[in-house]
Amino acid sequence: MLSIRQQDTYRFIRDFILRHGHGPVLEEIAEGLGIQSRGTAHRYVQALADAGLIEVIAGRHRGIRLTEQEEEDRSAYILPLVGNIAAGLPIEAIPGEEHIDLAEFFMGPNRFVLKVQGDSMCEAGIMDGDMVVVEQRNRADDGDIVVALIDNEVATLKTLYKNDDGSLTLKPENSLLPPFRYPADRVLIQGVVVGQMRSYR
Amino acid sequence: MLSIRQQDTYRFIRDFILRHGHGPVLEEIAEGLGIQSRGTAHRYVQALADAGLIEVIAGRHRGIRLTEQEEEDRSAYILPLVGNIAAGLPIEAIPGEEHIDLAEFFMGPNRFVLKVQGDSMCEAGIMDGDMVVVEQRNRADDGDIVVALIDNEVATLKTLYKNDDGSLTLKPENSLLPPFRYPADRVLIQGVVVGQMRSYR
DNA sequence: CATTGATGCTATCCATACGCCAACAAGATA
DNA sequence: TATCTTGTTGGCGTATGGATAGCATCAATG
Repeated sequence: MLSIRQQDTYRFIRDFILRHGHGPVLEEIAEGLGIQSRGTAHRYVQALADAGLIEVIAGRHRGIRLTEQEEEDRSAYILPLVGNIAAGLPIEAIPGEEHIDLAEFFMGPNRFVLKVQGDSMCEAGIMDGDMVVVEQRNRADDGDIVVALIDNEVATLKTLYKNDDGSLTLKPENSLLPPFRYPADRVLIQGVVVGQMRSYR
Repeated sequence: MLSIRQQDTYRFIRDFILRHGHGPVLEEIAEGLGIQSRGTAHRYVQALADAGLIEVIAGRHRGIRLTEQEEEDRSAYILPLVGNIAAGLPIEAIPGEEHIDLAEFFMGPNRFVLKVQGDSMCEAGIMDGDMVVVEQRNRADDGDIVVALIDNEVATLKTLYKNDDGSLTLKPENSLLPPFRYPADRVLIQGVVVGQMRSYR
């Protein structure tokens, strides 16, 4: 089990390698941790190597590598949030926020998942085969992406707009498909999309 | 049978570990329970350990762990998978597969999350502000979406194509942006995108 | 009324975690 | 080669936190 500072050290090293392509030097680690002592940094590095999280080539400058195996003790549902990435810029570390908790990201009361078929929402980043997390609800706000049942027969995934005359517009996010307008009593909101996910294999 | 305060303590500890990734310190437990005494907090921790709900590593700072069975309890991370949805059709129930396990969907060894800035991959359904799950790896296959470091300076998110002459093409998924071709030694693969997620607020 | 259990406080002991520095050895570099 | 940088090790000190004990209060109970 790692101490707090050991965990800090591991995160710093991992982020550093991802950002620079090579390992840090002890002094850079110390600076990253906000301490003055190379010796202390070295001690943390040793602890991480003992724990099997990193590999150290003895004596070698910048001789720190990440191990292939994942640490088992990390909570199984939290992924490290390394930083922002934008085309043409180095990965920018996010200060403060360091983890994505999948539960926090997606879980909530009355939620379920639908698998999306078709490209009708592709311009909103919802592609064929994606999963959408839907919160069951009867009401929705203007601009929400909703699961709507029309005439009690067909269910669709669309962006909802409320018109001044009380009618509703359901708009596919695909410029090939036209929006449709319905009187409110033909449309039943079944839920609102609160999340979306995709897995590449 | 746990007393009221013991239950409070257990809830606090479990939430703390899920939130922070490591156990609380006695003083934090005391504060969480609204009491002033580390000693009292310690007594509750002992009771929970005796009851088998937590494990305590003696003497170790923050040495509280959840028991195996508690950690295995995934129910908090499983969403019901209701079915497929396609425009113009009723929701079609999926036979067999009935749940989405977030861990199974996203977790794996050596993975981390990056927050995407910009629209360079929007036609692949990766929008500004999305999170991508990246598996840290040095090699990638043709057509993979990768995090690539160019000239050890700039990191980008692009689709990777390998050319016959050994060079690599990095292609933005945005018809406004051109693909670029690099000699292999200028490009360092830092990871491959294995998942993507988005949260609507 | 005495007993018991749950709850809470304070004080104390000592191992752990954390940090600094100095010295030396082993790369790296000019 | 000479010099600088970096890795490695050991010693030292301080602050924090875990473990334990003793005492007090209160409510429930027979």
